[in-house]
Amino acid sequence: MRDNLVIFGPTASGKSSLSLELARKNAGEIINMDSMQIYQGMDIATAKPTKKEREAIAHHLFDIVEPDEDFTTFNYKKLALNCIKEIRRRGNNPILVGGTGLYLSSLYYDFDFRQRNREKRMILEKLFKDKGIEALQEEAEKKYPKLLGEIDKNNPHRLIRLLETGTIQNKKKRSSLALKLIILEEDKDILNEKIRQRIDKMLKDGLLDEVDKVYRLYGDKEYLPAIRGIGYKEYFPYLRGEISLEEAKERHHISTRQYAKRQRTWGRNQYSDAVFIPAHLSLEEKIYKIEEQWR
RNA sequence: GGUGGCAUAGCCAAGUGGUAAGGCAGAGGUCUGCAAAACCUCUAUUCCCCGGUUCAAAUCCGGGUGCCACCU
Repeated sequence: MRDNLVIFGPTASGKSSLSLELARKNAGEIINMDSMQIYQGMDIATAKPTKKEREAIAHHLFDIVEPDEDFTTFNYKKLALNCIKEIRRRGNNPILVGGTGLYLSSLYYDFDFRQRNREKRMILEKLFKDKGIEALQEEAEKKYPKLLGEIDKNNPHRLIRLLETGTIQNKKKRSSLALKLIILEEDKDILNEKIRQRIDKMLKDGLLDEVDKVYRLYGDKEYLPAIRGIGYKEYFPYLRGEISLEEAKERHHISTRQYAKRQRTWGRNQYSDAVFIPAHLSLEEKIYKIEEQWR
């Protein structure tokens, strides 16, 4: 049995089209591994595969929640594992595709999530909002002085999580899930150019209408992860008449660039057995190289 | 042509005699329940040019250049 295939890499590096072809040739089914493509009604800015593509090859975990529904890595891991099992049962090959590093890590590593405590969490979030990070640090210093030294104490997320659970989790153990991890690499300048072109295409395809829809429905709910998605938040000031379209486009480009950079960093440093494939190779060459590794 | 103002990093800037703040952009990195998140580190041997004053000049003086404003 072949390992589950993973295609990871920065945004706009060509993961989707590559995986489509791989799936076609290898009885594959695609599982989304992108934290924004799970949302319904957010298609253009998230660069979801088209309807046509999704009809040709089985796609899973796309459009599974509304933008205002709660969805986390915890949910993702569960659903993805389930998906893999089902695809296997059909005798097909799961191909996980996307650029959300934490989702990948939740499968690649043996993540055991610490127990959630929502009430506690709400109190902590309020504390942070009202009194800032110092209040969280003080609290952590008092309650868990030892553990505090092991986390990034400037990061509110980590502090809140420590205070919420009273534990930290830093052991990194490979999970038992068999994965063949392919990471697409692209030259920075080439990728930036591709991003620029992609933004132009998105606008041509009606990005502004989509942004407008999302803004009307959820614009006032700033706490939603969906509302902070790239290609949405940059255009909200434009819709309000605060900045020009050019300015919004530029911000969109910058956000995307910065995101791609973080993804590159993640891919470079998080996995020891990843196979790096240059994105600029032809589709045939990439397929050949991947199939060579994946058998 | 005259008068005044301004010239500091790729961009926006603070500093007005004591050895170049900050923000954006950029580079590198961290990552176990919002991750397209959050956070960390780095990034001007030099302030438009030339000369002068001074122990010491981005800061003061003279000249030049460029931009902006107003006047004719």
